[in-house]
Amino acid sequence: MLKIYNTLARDKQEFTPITPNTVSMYVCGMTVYDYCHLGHARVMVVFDMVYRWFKASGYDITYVRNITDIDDKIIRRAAQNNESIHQLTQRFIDAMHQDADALGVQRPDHEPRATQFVPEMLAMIAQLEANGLAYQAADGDVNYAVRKFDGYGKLSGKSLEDLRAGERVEVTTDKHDPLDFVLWKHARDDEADEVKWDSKWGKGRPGWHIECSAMGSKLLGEHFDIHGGGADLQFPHHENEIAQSEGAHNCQYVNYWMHNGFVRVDNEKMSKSLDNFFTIREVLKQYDAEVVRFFILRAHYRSPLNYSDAHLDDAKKALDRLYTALKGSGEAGGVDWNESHAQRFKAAMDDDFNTAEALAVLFDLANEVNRTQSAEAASQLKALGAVLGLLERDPTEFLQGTGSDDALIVEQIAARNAAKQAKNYAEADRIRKELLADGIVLEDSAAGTNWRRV
RNA sequence: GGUGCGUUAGCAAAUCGGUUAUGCCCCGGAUUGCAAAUCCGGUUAGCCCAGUUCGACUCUGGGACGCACCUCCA
Repeated sequence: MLKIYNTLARDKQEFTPITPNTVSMYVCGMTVYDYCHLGHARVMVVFDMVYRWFKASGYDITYVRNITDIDDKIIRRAAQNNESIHQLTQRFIDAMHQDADALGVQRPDHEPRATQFVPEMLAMIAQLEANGLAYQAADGDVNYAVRKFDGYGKLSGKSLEDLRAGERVEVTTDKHDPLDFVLWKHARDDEADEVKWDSKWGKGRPGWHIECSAMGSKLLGEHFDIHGGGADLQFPHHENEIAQSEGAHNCQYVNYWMHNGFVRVDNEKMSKSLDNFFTIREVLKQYDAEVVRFFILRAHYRSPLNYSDAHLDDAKKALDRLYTALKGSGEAGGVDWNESHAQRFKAAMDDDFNTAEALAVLFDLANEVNRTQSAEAASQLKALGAVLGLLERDPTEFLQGTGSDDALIVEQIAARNAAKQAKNYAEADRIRKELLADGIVLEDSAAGTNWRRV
């Protein structure tokens, strides 16, 4: 039985889908005005893992990850770059897809863009207005009246009083309450036509929060199973989504809220404002994408994850061990779920997606492969790895990686073997040492000499 | 100030009220011409203080420290 830590309950709960064997999952995606960094990589990889585990468990899952392609930062950046909003967002959507593909992240079933769902957002705002939860302020913005919604704060555990209205929230006099948030931003004269839509409240564009509410209910229904995102979205974004969706539809919005932990650098949250972020493509110049994926999955998704070269180096060595065990093994069959390792793996995954434990099982399995040379164990290792989107490449290809001239290495090895034949061990060792200096490790075996890059 | 989360061996990171986590590193042995890889074995834990218990790293209470949210943020 699958258990999920539900932020709404602050507890692990058994997962019961609304419709048997079916899962509807929405995850907040990126605002596309720049390259994705490792924090974004974590959301994508974590929920990709969740997506894969539901599928492996026999569920029919529909996964939606939105794209925010209209927003203040986008408008500002496009103006800076002197390009259109569409050019800018398309460029970074393409880049995001490249990064996600490299990390082995499967495409969600839907990737709705906010700009394509403006009519749905307007309909929802109208419904909120009709329900007495939204009002147009003097400045033209349409705001959500937070105090009119009883359940406000139930996700984040914050009470309106605790939020100390106005202390850190910029007070806009046109709002009825400082904590009211904007649903529809009135258009400004200096903005491009591209960011203006007609509405009964005048020209303008949607607020951030309404995007997810509208796209979620349009694609998954007014009530769906799982909503995910980074822990920083809990408040106010997800709290506001609940207020909007439940306020408009008068029914529960989401059953399970999942939040992944942050990627940190030097024990601080990786973020744009601290300027301590590494983009995915930057990291991939130095490390294999699968190593990065492994690094992310090696920790539990709710734990903080410290990023450093040392940690990536460590992950690389660990993953080397798994691939080394698979060297020379054939194609994997399907997972034999009755086998003991697979059962431990499943138990770990069913326990709130404990990939750290699931990977530990893979190492135990690697030990068995090394010890017994069992083809079944190797197949099982490969198959279980594939469930997590790992170990799917040719082991030799992975271990050798890419770098300077492979042909030259093969030549050197031949020369060394000749020296060995002649019992000229000094020469053989010299060649080996020379290769090692270039990061090439040789491994002699009965079948010949293998090599890999460290 | 309010709220939430965390503190496990040299590093990373899980589980669990009593029994080997796991990976990297380190030490010893096997193997090897020597290595590497692999196998076998080993060293190094549970922030502090109290309590519950036959027994606590694991439960309860208090404290210290760290992180996050309360503003856009994955």
